[in-house]
Amino acid sequence: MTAAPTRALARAAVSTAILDSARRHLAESGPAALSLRAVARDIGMASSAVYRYFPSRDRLLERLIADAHDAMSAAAEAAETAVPRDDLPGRWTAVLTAVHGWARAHPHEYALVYGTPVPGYRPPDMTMDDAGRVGLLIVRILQDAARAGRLHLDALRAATAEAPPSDHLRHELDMLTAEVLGAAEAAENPVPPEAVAAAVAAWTHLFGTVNFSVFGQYDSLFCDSDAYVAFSARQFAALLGLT
Amino acid sequence: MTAAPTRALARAAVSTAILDSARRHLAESGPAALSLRAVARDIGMASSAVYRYFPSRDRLLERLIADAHDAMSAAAEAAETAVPRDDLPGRWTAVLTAVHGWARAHPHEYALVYGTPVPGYRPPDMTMDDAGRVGLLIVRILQDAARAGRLHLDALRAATAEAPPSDHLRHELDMLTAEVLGAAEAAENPVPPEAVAAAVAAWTHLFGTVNFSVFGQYDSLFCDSDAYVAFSARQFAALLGLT
DNA sequence: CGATTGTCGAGAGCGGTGCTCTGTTTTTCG
DNA sequence: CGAAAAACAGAGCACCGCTCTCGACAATCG
Repeated sequence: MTAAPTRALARAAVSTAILDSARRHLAESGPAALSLRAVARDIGMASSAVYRYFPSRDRLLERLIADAHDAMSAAAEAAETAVPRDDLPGRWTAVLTAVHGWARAHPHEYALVYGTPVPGYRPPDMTMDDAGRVGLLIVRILQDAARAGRLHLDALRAATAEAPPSDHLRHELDMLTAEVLGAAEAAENPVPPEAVAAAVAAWTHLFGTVNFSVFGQYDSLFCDSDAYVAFSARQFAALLGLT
Repeated sequence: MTAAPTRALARAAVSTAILDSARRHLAESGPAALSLRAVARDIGMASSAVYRYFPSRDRLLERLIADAHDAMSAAAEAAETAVPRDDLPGRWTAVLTAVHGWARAHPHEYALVYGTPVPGYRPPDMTMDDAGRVGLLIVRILQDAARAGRLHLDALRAATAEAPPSDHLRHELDMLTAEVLGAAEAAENPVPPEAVAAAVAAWTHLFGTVNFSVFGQYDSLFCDSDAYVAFSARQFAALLGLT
């Protein structure tokens, strides 16, 4: 048929077969049940042969984690870019509901990404723009809001009155602004550190809510936790003064 | 010495020895490394003998989870009762810093309680007053604040203007008030559902923050994440209008 | 007090796991 | 075509959770 090296094609095919089987086992039975021998059995290979493709079970798991992270971030980004740029509350709720929906659809994969880190965890470098892509979305939304004056900056600063953030913390928050916006833009059009802190808080709040929802912490309170999550998103935005 | 049945004493001693060893292994190497054979080796018993005390590894783990939950809740309660009842922001930050401190001191045990639930998870009934003891503290603080008018109720209600919570959700929030305050007190001195929703949000925010801090999600942002956590606690209280 | 009963601990063993090593087969390339 | 390289299968090691059996001890009863 083709003069192309059949070996490389076969390798790619087997590799994806392994990943597919692993993802299936992961989704069905959780990470503890993901065993190299089981996937080898699944795809009709000797367990030792799988090691030609992934040097260890943990490496395979890491690959699944990275893929899951990508998928979740992509879902969030797709949802966020679909709403008009100046609808700030809409962008916020879009991110939250996208992450929440993805997490409910893939609870085990979500747990791998934002649940308890796996023992030998090593998110490559966890800079804000590869690992924390949804964090990036949130920060951008709040930066846009702060620069447009569509945030309760006075309320956010209220905590500052009696106990201001340390100079070091302010500096780190400014660094985050510079990283996201670019140094030049950040210098020309600064974002108050309180707003950046609020963005981190919003990011935290988002995953805290999704965690509690996916891991069943709301089940004893609400029979329809989705309703609470949706309302909570609006209430949090209102609290920030996001308009 | 004592005429008491020596057998029961020995049993209790062995039981606590098993739990201590298990807790040690858990703290050092995480839940995946907790093996019955290892603790048996540790305390000089045959692995099969351990089954006289705990019918399975998962049961032992559940016991450790329950104990950890108790310890964490106790730490939070002790810290909260130590501050004057009318210092509402102080009570809030006390709970948060207590939980945060405990979690940093016992990260693996914290992960068992509020991280990814273990595969065969079964928090007994997860009613608000046994499993969610720190949630109870938070709800009480916000209820006290709402009834004393020391909350930005208008801001909390802002989300309601355009998209009010469903009747069902309001009812569930009122149920929570009744459960915490008692039906009579709740009927006589009602708490607006928006305030209860804010309490749930605060509870969520607390554990979201502690999760991100303990699981290293802030490490790429702040070199001293404790400073952010402390500031974030004050900022969130200011946002709620907690005075 | 002596015999019975019940608990405890040890050991062997089953099926499972991750991972390594040794050969054998198959593909690729000089 | 023949040599080098890659892919695969199987056996094997150490470890795991868990079960079963069997001897030793304490607790209880006649």
